[in-house]
Amino acid sequence: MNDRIFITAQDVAREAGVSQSAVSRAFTPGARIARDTRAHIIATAERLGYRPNLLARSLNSGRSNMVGVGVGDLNNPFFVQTLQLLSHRLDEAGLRLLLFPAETGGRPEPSIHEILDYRLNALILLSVGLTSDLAEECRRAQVPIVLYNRTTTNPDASSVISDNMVGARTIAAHLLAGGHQKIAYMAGTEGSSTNAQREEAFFSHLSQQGAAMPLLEKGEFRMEAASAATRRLLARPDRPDAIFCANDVMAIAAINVARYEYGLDVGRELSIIGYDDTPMASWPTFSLTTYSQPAARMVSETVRLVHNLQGMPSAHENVVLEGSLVVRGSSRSVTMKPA
Amino acid sequence: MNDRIFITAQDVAREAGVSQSAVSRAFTPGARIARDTRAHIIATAERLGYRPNLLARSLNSGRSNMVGVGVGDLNNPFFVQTLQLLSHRLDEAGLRLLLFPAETGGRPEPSIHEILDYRLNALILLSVGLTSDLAEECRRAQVPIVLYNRTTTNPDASSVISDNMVGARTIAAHLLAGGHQKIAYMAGTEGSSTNAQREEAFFSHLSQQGAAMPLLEKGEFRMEAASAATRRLLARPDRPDAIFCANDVMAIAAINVARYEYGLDVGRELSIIGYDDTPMASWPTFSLTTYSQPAARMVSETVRLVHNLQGMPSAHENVVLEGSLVVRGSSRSVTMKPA
DNA sequence: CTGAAAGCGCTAACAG
DNA sequence: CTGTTAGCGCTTTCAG
Repeated sequence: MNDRIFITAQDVAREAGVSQSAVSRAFTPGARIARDTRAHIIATAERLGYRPNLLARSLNSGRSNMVGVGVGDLNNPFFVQTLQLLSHRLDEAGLRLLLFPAETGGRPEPSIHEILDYRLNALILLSVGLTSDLAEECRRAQVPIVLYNRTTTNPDASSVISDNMVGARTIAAHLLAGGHQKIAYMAGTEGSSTNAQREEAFFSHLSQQGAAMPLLEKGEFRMEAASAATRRLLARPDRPDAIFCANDVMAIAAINVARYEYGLDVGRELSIIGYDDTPMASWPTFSLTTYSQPAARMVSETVRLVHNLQGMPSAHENVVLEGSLVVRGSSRSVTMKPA
Repeated sequence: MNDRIFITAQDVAREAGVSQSAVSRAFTPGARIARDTRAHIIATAERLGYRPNLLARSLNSGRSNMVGVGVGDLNNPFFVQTLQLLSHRLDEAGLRLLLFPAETGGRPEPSIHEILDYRLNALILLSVGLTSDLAEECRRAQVPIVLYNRTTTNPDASSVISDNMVGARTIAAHLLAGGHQKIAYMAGTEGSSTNAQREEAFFSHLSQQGAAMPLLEKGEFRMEAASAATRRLLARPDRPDAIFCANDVMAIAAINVARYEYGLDVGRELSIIGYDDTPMASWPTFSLTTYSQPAARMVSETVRLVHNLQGMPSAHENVVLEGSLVVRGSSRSVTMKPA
């Protein structure tokens, strides 16, 4: 067992008394090689502790079998859950997951350019906006892009989302059915397709039903911003009796503020609704009414796209899945008689 | 802009009227090359949209500049936080993060073997046990191992932890000072060094102080198991008045069960203490007393080790950092007079 | 300082 | 079926 240096196919070939290409074939699934030869080669390879160098393999296949995954905000459990699923599904598909931080706001994206130079099979962006520069760069590098939980009109990218319009409308209807009079919407990151779709559908459904125009505050999909937004909302003289937060993280922040800073009875005095149905939503402390996004199916679709996009030069597909409303205790669903 | 094929150093060389090795030098930081030549090459490279193929580069350097990161349980916010920090620090260090699922219990680890064949600069395991087989395999592949939040006596691996002994003792003292009579310990994964150290130090400190032997239940570091364990504990006739859970995830589960299933006033009737100081611990609903592990410093040390271990054949280092007790409302810190 | 040439370790025609 | 021969795209001596 020589530790100092690596055992190469060459070494195995020499030892087994065959050519180096025979060794290669022995390790290639569909290759034409005699049963016995293969067995013999595999055996000596094993004995020598040989392992094919995947970098070399990737070099001439032109593909690394790696997909880049950019995450903006791991503070959001929905993306953690997604990342978890993704790591398993990609693994099963024989693909490696190259994780990189993708600052959604503020700073520039640093490493992403370099990542592309690894001949990625695809780039998956978890709730990260696609700049046209990046799209262009990926096109040049011939790396297909799949947006997760974001859409785009850019024909160079594919996307997987759940139907935000339907979701937001369903929530609006639920709130109306509960007899809420003063409704507020807590927005996520401005400019994200996700927020745009939820916001627009929510507002338009409400106005179609003749309800008053909702209040609007921005929570940026993040806890701190959402806490501040909630305070602004609850400090008003015409305090809302319902807040639809564009994701669960903000909804939980809202519950915390409403309950512990304003002493409100969430679910009775104030309804709070989230989006995503993250694990915490079902905890008794929160018992959050929320709209469930089908993470498992979304991930499956994402992996399917990664596969399908392989040969295609610039094919693209926009997948939209259905979610469902999960009613829990944080929202009143029966109309209350005005006192 | 020829989209079909990649631009190689060869192309740039031809276009710039230099040799291909000149192009290589132009892109190599410390290489001997004339200012002007470099400038000219960089310029034409830019014009052509050339990007060095990192797979090729890695192939002859023998190192991929990637580190494998195995995570067992992303349901634990402590590891999410760690992963987040790690992705940034590695990025800054010019290293790529290859994430792979490392089933801590149950099924076999699948992809990890293949991962190693990418000529990783290092393998980081986040709270994942090290089998001697894996250690042996890494030694052969010449990939240094760094355990995070786990230690080992295996001389082939390095590790970064915080001082679990001190932590557990501090908590024991805190509980004793609070006048608790019937103390319980909720254990994490059996066989993990992390749990072993906390458990042993906790028990021994208590016995040294002449306190009664604590009750013991296993929560496996996970929410569901911890909920079940809590139920077992609280259903006893001699119900404990304090539970030290070996991590925050289990502590939060315990709070939920105690409060919503047993109607207990956590912090008064029952003290619950966690470990890690994850973000949720500070939320008002939980207000969890916990022992803070210095994630940022632990990650920095981990990255430092990855760097230092580069040349070394089989050097190893075991880093132990200090944490600190964070007292919040979930534990009683003043002795209560017996009724 | 720069070009020519020899690999890094593997895969993929191409002949036998 | 198997060995020989070219590369994949880059880095790195080695001459000049």
